[in-house]
Amino acid sequence: MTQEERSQETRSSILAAAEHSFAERGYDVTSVDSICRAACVSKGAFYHHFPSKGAVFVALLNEWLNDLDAQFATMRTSTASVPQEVAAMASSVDGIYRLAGAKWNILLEFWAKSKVDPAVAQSTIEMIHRYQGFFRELLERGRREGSLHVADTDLAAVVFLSVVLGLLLQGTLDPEGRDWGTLAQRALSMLMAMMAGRNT
Amino acid sequence: MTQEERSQETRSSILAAAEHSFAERGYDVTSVDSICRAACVSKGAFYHHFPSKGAVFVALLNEWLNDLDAQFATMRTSTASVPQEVAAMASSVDGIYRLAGAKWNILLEFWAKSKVDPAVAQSTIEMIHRYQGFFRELLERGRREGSLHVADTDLAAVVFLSVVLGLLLQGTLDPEGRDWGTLAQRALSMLMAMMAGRNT
DNA sequence: CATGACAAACCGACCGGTTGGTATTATTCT
DNA sequence: AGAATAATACCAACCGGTCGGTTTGTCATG
Repeated sequence: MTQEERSQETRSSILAAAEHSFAERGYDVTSVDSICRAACVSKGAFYHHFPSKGAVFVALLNEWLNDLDAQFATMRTSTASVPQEVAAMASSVDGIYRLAGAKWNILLEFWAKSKVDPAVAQSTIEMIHRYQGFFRELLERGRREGSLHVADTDLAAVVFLSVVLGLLLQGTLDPEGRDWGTLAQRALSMLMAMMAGRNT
Repeated sequence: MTQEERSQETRSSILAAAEHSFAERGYDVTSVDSICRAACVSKGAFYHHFPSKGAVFVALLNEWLNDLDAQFATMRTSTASVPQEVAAMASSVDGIYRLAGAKWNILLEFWAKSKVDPAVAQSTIEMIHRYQGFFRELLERGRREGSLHVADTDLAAVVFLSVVLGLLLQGTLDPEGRDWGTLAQRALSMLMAMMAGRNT
């Protein structure tokens, strides 16, 4: 194995171990030692790849942002009507949520640290703005194609994102309380039905 | 000043200092020493009133829960119609939000620690359930009085709470990004208008 | 004078980060 | 080609400092 490959492998194993531990136990409680132990890597290797513990955190956050963009890019090429597309999104929510598992927990960690670390705050705000923009474009498209009748697409986009974030939040905080997958599906279809009506 | 009064005073000053520091810097980063310094209290006094640092946290959380119940209690006695009541709630959101200031930040701390500490998790879940119940009752009342036409009040309550939580989350994460006070007001009135329609 | 309310010194554990050194791979020179 | 050199990847011991919590002692109050 070449040096470059080996290096990338340890780097990504550090990242993976850190993500898991951050999501499971929280950023502050997770020690660099424990990350190294979980990644089967020495402390020297850790500080060879990252300047600090915080740097791993923001690297993870930016990885999230990139994944986000990739998802948006694939959705933007869709040719279905907006309500159909939202329905498809909603039906895939369940699978995504179940698949990712505890991975979502790290979102709370990002948000909590967003108040303290300006770099994290900036990335978090950027994430929110991208989502708002995505939903605004989506609703705008729905209005253009005549499938939606929202008076204020900007406001509606904020509401839409709020519902998504609120469901996500409740789902992570109270995973056993309800069947959040099907609930999200029904909630989104209800929202769509409301926005398809002529009284908004 | 009697001993009892003096004791309660230091206790509440510890609580206040802890709340401020937890909200400002986060639970883990806040040291017991710094709390004591901010509260002008010795470490001995701290551990005289609380068995541990974590105990202060859950005490704070339960204080929030109680305040919540008090707010619900005052709202339940209202005689206005549901849309009117929601409008009143919405218009007061701005003031409450501005008044509380950074105090909301501790909510993120509660939620983040909810995954780690079972006691915190239970209180958080209880909080969610109380809110869901409150909104369900509210919407149910609206349907009975004929001002709302929601097919599934339970689902609608979840959506309603999601919007509130989502707006709150966005507002705390990106306080300067938008005028969240008026935005929340418009969002809630939009939701009410949708639910007043006959196509839900 | 007994007790509750505090004060201050103290403790072991642990944490993020550093350092000096080694092993392996890549590059250059003859 | 092969020796010499440079560079990278990695390791394990270690350090100053901080943390949550304890202990011992003081002192006003009831």
